[in-house]
Amino acid sequence: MEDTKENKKEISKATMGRLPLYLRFLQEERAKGATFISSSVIAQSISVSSVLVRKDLELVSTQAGKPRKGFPIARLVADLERFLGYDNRSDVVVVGAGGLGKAFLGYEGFKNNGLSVVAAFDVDERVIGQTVAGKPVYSMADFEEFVFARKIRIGIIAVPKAAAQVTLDRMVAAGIKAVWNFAPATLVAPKGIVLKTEDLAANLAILSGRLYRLSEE
Amino acid sequence: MEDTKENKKEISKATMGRLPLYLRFLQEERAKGATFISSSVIAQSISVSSVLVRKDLELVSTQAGKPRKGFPIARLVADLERFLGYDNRSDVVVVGAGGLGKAFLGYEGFKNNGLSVVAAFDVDERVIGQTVAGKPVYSMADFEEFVFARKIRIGIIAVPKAAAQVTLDRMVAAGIKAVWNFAPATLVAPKGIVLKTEDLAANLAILSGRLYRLSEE
DNA sequence: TTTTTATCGTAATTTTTTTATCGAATGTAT
DNA sequence: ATACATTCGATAAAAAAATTACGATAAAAA
Repeated sequence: MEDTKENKKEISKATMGRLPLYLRFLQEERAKGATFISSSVIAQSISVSSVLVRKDLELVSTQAGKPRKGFPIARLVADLERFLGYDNRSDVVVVGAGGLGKAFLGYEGFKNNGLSVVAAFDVDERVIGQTVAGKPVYSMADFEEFVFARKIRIGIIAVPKAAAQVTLDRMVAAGIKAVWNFAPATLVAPKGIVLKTEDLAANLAILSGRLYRLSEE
Repeated sequence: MEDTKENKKEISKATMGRLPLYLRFLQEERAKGATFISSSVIAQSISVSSVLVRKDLELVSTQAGKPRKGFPIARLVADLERFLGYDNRSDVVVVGAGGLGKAFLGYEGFKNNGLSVVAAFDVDERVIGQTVAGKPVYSMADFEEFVFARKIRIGIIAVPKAAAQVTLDRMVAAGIKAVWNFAPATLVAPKGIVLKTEDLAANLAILSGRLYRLSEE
């Protein structure tokens, strides 16, 4: 392999899924006043092995852990936040101000990590002009102008299935680069656009499927 | 291998994640009138290899694909639905009738797969008694009775972080066996309870992180 | 009917991810 | 000051997942 000097390490999807869990746990520990933490404690908190934690952390941490003490929490939190992009503050818009869209405007979890949902857009006259948790709902007519003016790069799709692809296209045309889709539809995005589709129904189905199989064994 | 008759095949987590994607695509194709489909077409639609698709399907399908034609869509959809537990109709309750909770009551994606969110519960007098998409919001005082009477086994947590653990405990005590948590908190569940925590903030952060790294390369 | 072609199913191989093991380092206690 | 316990980093081994390779078969074409 030729990437000995190019340390653009590839980070697996599995690792990627664990990093936020580490971060959340570390933030909680830091809040309790801890300054150092061992890989095994982290490991136990989220039910993985300590070796795996060390391997994951190796990929993102800028400071090695110390024998007998572990890792410095503050530094590690900073590393994780940097890596996950928490510290490049980004404004996010939501299209679709139904229940789910409004939920995003108000979701408390975003406050802590540099991401801010700044506005929602909708075509329904009845919701345009409302505010949720202090965030406005604007008309889709103003969408492109707003996104362009604020240089928004991240968008959330919370519209009915039938409108999802059109919404995505409009987002891309307006300059948005990353899209998080909550409509239960298979969307097509141009290359270079980061698209993640979240199928709530499928996820709930998996949960229910797990339960089902669990109980029949 | 000795499990020719005991076909309790182990299904990997990775495969489990792909099955709902196959299902959704197949449902769409079926709606368009297709009756047969090849593994390579499925593969292309979700960007994996065709062999992988065949391997995955082998684990759940009750009918082999045919050379030159592919798989019968209707049968395959039925197999996937059965496997994922879509056809053991399950009622689901949501605790927390804020924006997110209401979104679940109205989410259109659940209609199609045998899962039904039947009611929400909250402590806030102002939302109790409301209905969303025809589904009622009840008081938490009536929670245990309702869950017990209807034999509900699946619950969704959509309450603020501080109330999440208490909510989980109440659900478990009431007899719920599978919990989907949307509060940004690390929860502890007894053994035997299926708990999945969905960290929306972390997911958005991953998206933003991917965007960030993409743009600096 | 015979040939061709698309597609499957499975075995073998490779790659990726996780776990196990061990020497070295660094605090803490005696 | 010395011994001891804990934790790390690295490497090796194992397990899991994905890819490649290839023979078999059914439909379509000749």
